[in-house]
Amino acid sequence: MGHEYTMIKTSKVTIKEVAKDAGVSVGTVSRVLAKTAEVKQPLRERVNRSIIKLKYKPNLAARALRANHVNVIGLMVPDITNPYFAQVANLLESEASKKGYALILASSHGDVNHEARQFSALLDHSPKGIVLIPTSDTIKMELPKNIRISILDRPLAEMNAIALDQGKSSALAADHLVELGHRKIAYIAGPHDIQTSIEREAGFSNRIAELQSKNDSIELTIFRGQFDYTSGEAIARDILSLVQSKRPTAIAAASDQQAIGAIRAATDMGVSVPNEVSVIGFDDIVLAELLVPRLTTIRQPVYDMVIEALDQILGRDDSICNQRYMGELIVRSTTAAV
Amino acid sequence: MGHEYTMIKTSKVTIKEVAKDAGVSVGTVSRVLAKTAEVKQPLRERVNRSIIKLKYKPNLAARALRANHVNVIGLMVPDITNPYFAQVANLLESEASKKGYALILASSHGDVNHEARQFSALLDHSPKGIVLIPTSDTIKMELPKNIRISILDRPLAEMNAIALDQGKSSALAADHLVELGHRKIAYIAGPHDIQTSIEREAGFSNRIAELQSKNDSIELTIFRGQFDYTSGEAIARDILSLVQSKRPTAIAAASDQQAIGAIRAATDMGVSVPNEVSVIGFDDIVLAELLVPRLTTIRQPVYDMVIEALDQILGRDDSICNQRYMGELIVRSTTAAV
DNA sequence: ATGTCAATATGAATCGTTTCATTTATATGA
DNA sequence: TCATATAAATGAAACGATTCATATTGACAT
Repeated sequence: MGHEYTMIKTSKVTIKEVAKDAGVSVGTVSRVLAKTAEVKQPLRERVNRSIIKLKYKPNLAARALRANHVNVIGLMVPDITNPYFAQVANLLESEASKKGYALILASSHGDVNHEARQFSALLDHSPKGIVLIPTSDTIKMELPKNIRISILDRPLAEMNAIALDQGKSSALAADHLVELGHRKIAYIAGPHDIQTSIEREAGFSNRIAELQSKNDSIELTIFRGQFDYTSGEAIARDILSLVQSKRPTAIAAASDQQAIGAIRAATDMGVSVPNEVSVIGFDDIVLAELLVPRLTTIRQPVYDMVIEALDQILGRDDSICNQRYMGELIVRSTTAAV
Repeated sequence: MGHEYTMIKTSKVTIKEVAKDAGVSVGTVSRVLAKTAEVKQPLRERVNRSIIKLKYKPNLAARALRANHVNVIGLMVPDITNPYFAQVANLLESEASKKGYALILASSHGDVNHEARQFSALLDHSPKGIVLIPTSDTIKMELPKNIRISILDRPLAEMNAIALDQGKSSALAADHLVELGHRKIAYIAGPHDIQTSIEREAGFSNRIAELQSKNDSIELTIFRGQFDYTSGEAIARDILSLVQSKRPTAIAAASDQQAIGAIRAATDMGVSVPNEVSVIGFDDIVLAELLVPRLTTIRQPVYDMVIEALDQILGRDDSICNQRYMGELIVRSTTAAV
């Protein structure tokens, strides 16, 4: 198994040498490089030949110094090991690289102070823009106005923001469970200080309230935790240890990770999913389809949202735009009729 | 819920203004900034006061132009949604940021040509170094010698490389299954063109061969696929559709994702894990502990490996170093005695 | 008081681009 | 054919930091 790599000497070819080789001025070479500017055909070709011949590659630092920004986009996530954020990173990296932008990844690790520091460090790199998934609604950092920011997944007013219509999307889960005949329902909410989380919870409980007006036997209990696996597991454990008569027949979670934790707990306690308790998640992370059993959930149109974020950052129109998307119910195997 | 952010005007404070404010030369300010150089106490303080007063922040692009490199580390992974690579990214980002380095994330999406292009783009950003998890053993790109490269998870000779002793670690899985009494064993291997994959397979089958010399009733069948979920699922489906008498009682996989896919398949086919078939994975991704049932696997010391990679890039010693680590057997609930 | 040496501070050159004010070449119309 | 308008190419300044050769200062010995 031979390794096919070659060592190269550090090519230190500058625009000046290209200019000399082609017998033109540096300005002309620069204008050939910036495809938009006018250079006549013969000269342009001569320059291009020299560029290829000398293997010239522009120095991004010099360019950045002049232009005041680099072809780089920043992405700040609370935690890259969260499959939902990893998926965002994956799509963003892929789409950005198609357009010639690199991605700087920063993680707030769920800490607002660390987030502020990381954000400031990100800014120092003069990126073209930053896609920010805030760790909570209280943002501690100062937002620059020369660098475009697109807030993902957390609707902040007066900013470029992209998020689900959390309320309506969450209502889909409520509808689904009630249609299946569930009348005792538990909801595992996310943290109180995140708007997204509040909206999901409100959307769910409001829809249940509507349905109650037609069918007053529906009971809803709300529990609150973090968005992660362990929180879902702990809460589900509480829920399922209620006596049979009071125990809910369905659990809706504000995230797939909570739902996965809940299934984990149910299985440990000998409660069968979906026979004895139905579980529905939120996000549709890749894993949802690979679980045993496969997870019923609400899918976010992540691809569309990432494309929109990129557009808010790279597009020429810098008007503020607050987009809302609609979730989609994906029925799999963790929900069933009572 | 008030949003606590403030808009700031683009502070365009340069070293020159700091110098003027403090009444010193730009050179002096620069030397105050570079903590190492000698500037006498009173002056140094005066400069520092001005820096704080004017909120001066150095321009990284200008610095990069002079110094020929940026405080940035590149990371190239085959796929960031793979939980193992996400964990590497998470740790690397975290450790690098402690040392003042940002992380540029690039993904090869499993394509060697794309990998080469992305690598070259990474190089253009003049990072201090690059941590590379190659998508296969045949590297198509030219490796620079002025930028340090640390190859993770794929041992390439004559390069800084960090990897598990795949063979010995894999043998742990073989030992475990045989100790549990399994005599008909299937192995789901990874792709043929990755050294890592070959070594894991060889380590497993060699250990089985050793054990056969004492106990000739052990049978091993090897199947080959990709490292991902779906490949594991498809192969497991083949394995488990064998007639009862020929069907293996244990499946060892070359990755946790394959193992998860295999459990998925078993469950779909009504084969109980671990009662009717044991499954063991490799990597110990975060998810392994959250699955139902929890996955028995071989853990990689990812943290140690990431620290070592950073050291190979940032450390002062630029001798080539080819480190091997040992995996650890983590027994959970997907393996049981026959 | 003067010369010497070391310790500090200075300022100009430099890194590799882009861009803008000029100059030079080309085409158009009278 | 010449003046004029337009297009194309040039060259130097600028971006903001670092660094090195030079200048300044102060202390000490003569």
